[in-house]
Order: sequence, then structure tokens, then C-alpha cells
Amino acid sequence: MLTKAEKTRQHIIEKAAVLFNKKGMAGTSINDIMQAANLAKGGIYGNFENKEEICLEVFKYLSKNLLGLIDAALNSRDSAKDKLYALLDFYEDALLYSDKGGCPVLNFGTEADDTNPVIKQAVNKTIKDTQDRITRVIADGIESGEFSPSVNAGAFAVKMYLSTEGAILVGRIQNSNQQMKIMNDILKAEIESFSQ
Amino acid sequence: MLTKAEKTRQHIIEKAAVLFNKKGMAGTSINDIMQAANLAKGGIYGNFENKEEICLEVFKYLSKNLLGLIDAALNSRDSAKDKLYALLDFYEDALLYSDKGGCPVLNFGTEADDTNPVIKQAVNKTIKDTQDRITRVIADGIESGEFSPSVNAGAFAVKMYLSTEGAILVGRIQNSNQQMKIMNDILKAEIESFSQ
DNA sequence: CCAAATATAGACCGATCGGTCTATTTCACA
DNA sequence: TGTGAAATAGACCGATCGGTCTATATTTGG
Repeated sequence: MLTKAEKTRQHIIEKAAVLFNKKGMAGTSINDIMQAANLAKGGIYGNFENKEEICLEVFKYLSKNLLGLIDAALNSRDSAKDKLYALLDFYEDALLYSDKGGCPVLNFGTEADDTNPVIKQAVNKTIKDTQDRITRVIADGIESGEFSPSVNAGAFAVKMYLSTEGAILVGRIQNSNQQMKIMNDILKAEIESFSQ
Repeated sequence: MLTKAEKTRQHIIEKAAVLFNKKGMAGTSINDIMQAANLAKGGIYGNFENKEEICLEVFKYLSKNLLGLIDAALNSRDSAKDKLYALLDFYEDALLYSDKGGCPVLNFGTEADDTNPVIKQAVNKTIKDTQDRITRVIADGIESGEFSPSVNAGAFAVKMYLSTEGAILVGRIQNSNQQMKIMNDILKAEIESFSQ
């Protein structure tokens, strides 16, 4: 069982996660976190060394969460094509329209790239892990004979990932999934054409 | 001729632009701007109402600059195909590898989407303006007979733009244009296939 | 070249920042 | 249920935040 402190720590992380993902790390104060977590200062600093540690733990939490949801989407289907479709649908539904600030890779990545090497490194790992999952689905699809062997798994994974991140950015600025729908239709048609 | 204040104002905007684009709006203090512009507080607040106004003027400046460079890239070539190639090359060279913080749409967009409706609106306009330019190049290419009429200009512009923004994000996190190169190769091959 | 207008320096303001520390509360366990 | 240990409240700290204001410096037109 978790100790009280461990539960409090997790509680802080989860409350801070929404704030950081929406308002950014620099834009979120310890006071904001205290209010959201309903804790006094001692409750925060009894569980974390400093703000930097909260930032890192929050991103780790969001990243683990994200990869868990991605895995769930992939595991919910059997064929490679359906897995890729499910992943595109997940991004469209969950990340673009969530009220939790959108994609943490996008949010933490853009803030950290010139300011925070530790977070930047963690973001890089999340990108790699996500792309590896996509690549593996396609590679498995090729191996099982579902997809044509002429498909470049790595290149398509890159294309799919980059355009998805771009679509989340634009979608959140426009409060609309219109462009992501356009993009996902294109990607789905292409995935369809892989099948033989 | 510009008055002294107008010159100072522009000087502040240009110095602050790099800071905001790298460290974010919340992550940049007035003191940071004072140091970068080599001015005391009176020099800043004599030319701007408040920080918010500086943020907005900085984004307008960066946006105007960006669209100017995009237009320059497009105007540097004659054929539609070459224009699109030049645009892809511009993004790869200028935005990914600049020491000025990368793409302002990405940076200001992710920070503003949940916090600053005014900036968010301005970012939206920049996105639209950029995509319109791409769409027009393709549409012109179709009209002139250079591209096949079966090409969906708007959809391809969306695809090209979204994947480029995603590539800038990943490129800056990975300190590498590897994925953008992969993406640009794919896009160029596709553009090539439009030609008839 | 001088005077009025313009523009900047920098002291100052209250609020808020991240962080520390001790008193108090809450918890786990005997 | 009592007691030592663990965890949290909140006063407090110096630094820094965005912003104001006045004295000084600079510029410009007569």
C-alpha cells in the first residue's frame, strides 16, 4: 500500500499536470499548484525538492499516461491497419479535444527546447517511444503479409507522427479538428493502399 | 523618418523577439528585455503600455518577418514545383536551425492556446496566411497546367503545413533535421508526381 | 544656440516568486 | 489507545516580478 506521502505526491503530480500542460511550466506558480491540490506550502515541499522536480515528475507522469493510452488504442484492435486507424482516432479525440491542455510532447517540448535540457531529453524519449510503436505496428503488418513489403515503416511512422503533432497544434489554435480530419483521411487512405 | 521613440520601440521588439521565441512569454521578464535592449525601465515603459503589448507586438513582428521570408522563398522561383521545394528548404534551413528559437507559430501558439486569446487569434491568422500562400501556389500550378487538375490544393497545403510544424518541433527536440529531411523527401516526391 | 518637447534613467512600489523552517496535526503501529 | 514517526500548515525569507513616477538627459524646431 502507498504511504500517505506517496498518495499526496501523486495527487500533487496529477493536479499540477493539468496546470503545466495548459499554462506552461514558467506560467504556473507553486501557489497555483497549492490551490489546485488544496495543500499548503509544506505539503508541496515536503514531497518535492523544488519546482524543477515537480516539472520533471509531471512530464514523466503525462508521458507514461500518454504511452499507456497509445498502447491501449493499439491493443484494442487486431490488424495493423485497424491499429493505425485507432491511433489516429485517439489523437483526434483525446488529445485535440481534451480539456487538459493537449499534447504534452508539444507543450513541454516547445517550452523546454531552449531552456530545460532535462525535460527536453525526456520529451525526446517520448517521441522515440511513440514513433517506435508506430514503426513496429507497420513492420509487423509487413511481416504478417497484411501490408506490402514495399512500405517504408520508419518513414511512414515519421510522417504520421509529425503531421499528427502539427494537427494538434493547429487544431488547438483553431478550436477545430477540421485539419486533423483532412490529414487523417489522407493518412487512412494511404494506409488502405498498403494493404494487399 | 522614424522618431527616436519609434526606433527604440523597434529595437525593443527585435531584441525581445529572440527572448520570447526562446524562453516563452511567461519565461521572459521585463528585466531580461531591459538587458537585451540595453535600456532602463523607463526606456521600455515609455514605449509600451505593459508586457502584454510587447508580447503582441513581438508576435506581429515575427509573423510579418516569417511571411516575408516565405514570400521571398516563393518569389525566388518560377515554377510551382520549385516554389514548393524552396518553401520546404526554407523551413528546413531557416526555422529549424535558426538560433532564434525556431518557429514562432509553434512557440507562441502552444503557449497562448490556453492562456492568451489575443495572441492565439494572431497565431491563427498567421497559420491561415501561410496555408493560403501554399494553396495558391498549388492552385496556380494546376491552372497553368503544370500540376494535374486532380490535385487537391487545400488538402495538400494542410498536409505540407502540419507535417512541417511537426518536423520543426521534433527537429528542435532532437537537434537534428533528420526527420524533416525524411518528410521533405516524401513531400517532394509527391509534388514531383503532381507534375504532368 | 536656446527653449520647449520628447525620451530615458533609475529609485521606488506592492505583489508575487520559489523556497525554508518550525509548530502542529495526522498517521501507523504497538 | 497511547506514542513515536511521518506529514502538513502557514508564517516567514530574500529575490524578483510587472509597473509607476520624477528627475535628468536628449532631441528637435525656431
